[in-house]
Amino acid sequence: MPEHQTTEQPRRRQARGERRIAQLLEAAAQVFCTTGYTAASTNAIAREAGVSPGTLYQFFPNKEAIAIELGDRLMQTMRTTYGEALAPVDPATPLEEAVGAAVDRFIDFNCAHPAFFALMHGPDIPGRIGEEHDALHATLLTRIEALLSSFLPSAPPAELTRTAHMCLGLYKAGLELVLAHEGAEREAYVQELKNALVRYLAPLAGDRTGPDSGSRD
Amino acid sequence: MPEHQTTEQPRRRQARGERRIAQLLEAAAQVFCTTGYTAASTNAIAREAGVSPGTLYQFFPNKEAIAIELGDRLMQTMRTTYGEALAPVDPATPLEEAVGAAVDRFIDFNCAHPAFFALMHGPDIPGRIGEEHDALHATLLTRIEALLSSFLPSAPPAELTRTAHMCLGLYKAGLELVLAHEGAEREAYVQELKNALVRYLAPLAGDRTGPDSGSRD
DNA sequence: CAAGAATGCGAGCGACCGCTCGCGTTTGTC
DNA sequence: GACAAACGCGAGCGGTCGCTCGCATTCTTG
Repeated sequence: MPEHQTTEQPRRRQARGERRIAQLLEAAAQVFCTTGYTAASTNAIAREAGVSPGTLYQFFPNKEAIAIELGDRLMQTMRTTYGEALAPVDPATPLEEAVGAAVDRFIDFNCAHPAFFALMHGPDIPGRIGEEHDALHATLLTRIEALLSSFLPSAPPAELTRTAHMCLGLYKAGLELVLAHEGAEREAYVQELKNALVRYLAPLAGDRTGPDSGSRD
Repeated sequence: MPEHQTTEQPRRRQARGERRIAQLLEAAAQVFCTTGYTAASTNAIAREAGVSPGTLYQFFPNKEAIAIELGDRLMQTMRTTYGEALAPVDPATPLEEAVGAAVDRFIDFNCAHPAFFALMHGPDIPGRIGEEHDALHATLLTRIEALLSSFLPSAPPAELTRTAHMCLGLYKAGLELVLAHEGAEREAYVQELKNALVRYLAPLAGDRTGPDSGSRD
């Protein structure tokens, strides 16, 4: 079998095909974030996109591949748009400012792409998507740990890891509340999330908080 | 139809039947907290209990009823065992103590009955179970609001509601982390959760925190 | 324009799941 | 012991879902 390739060749696509793929991914995002991954049926995705089930399977080998491709594209978007959200900051930056900036970027992204939340927080995620989620989780944790270590110079690694996990957990909890509200109420919850994170971290840092470490409404 | 009753009569049960019901609910708890409610199949529950599908449906009209009965029994257990977990406390109680006691009780219950977490936090919960979850959620929120109002005397109602939502969200996030670890690490996360809650609430209360408002490890 | 590849369709296949039904067994009651 | 009710079984029914297949249509390419 001389023409066999470990990475199967990506079939030649016409412009029409690329358009269909984008259309199908958009429909999938819609269905995923209203019903979740497992409950979403491929027929429903095809119907939402206005094509037949056969057409869907012309472009995706199976249901999981749809979610994976959608996840990959969202991750790519996040990296190019908000990649610097957790980049190391000037160690002189006040804690409030660093937390506020990171929270704002991630909240913005999740509000703009609700399917991301549905894919990453669904408890029913199968194989490969779960791996993607775990990889993102691990990446975020190491980034947060790196950031924290600049604020908490003298902390044992185990405590640093715990603190990072708590920060990510607090963020997820806040994100859920933020997404559940709109308008002014949403803004208020964003502020509350920042407050919770800053107050949680402030006693650990060398009280290197900004000029106003209390709440601000 | 003179014998028709709005509340259908509960079939006479023999002791054997009651035993089977308990056995089936135990099996259901096992399956629910390993695969979640939706992914759990009634055949799998029957197999786990060592009975046939037909036997299962001798005691439960449908799959949802199994989850509802399990949820009801867990709620009952919680009420009788930890009912006072969020009872109004002496207003002179230090914030740390009040938070610590409430967290300890709820964490203990969730560790002892992991199925409760699976049933209440699954995103795939259908009709009646969702209603049960919402009812519990609302109850907890009003209780928390009542508690908070004693610590935050001069706060607008809207802010009180937001703060209560944040507290519950923070607790859920911490619970997830606690359940994901064991032994000493689990204890450490319990302490971190208490720290996060106390530090979040301390600036709002009239600084009526205990003698030590910082972290303690 | 002709040929082949890419695209599009939708009935339907196989698998699984919630649930039923007919029938045999055990238990309580007189 | 006789009878009815509760218990127990497991093959299988109806339905959904992921996915396929045969065939028609459109596009690219020479």
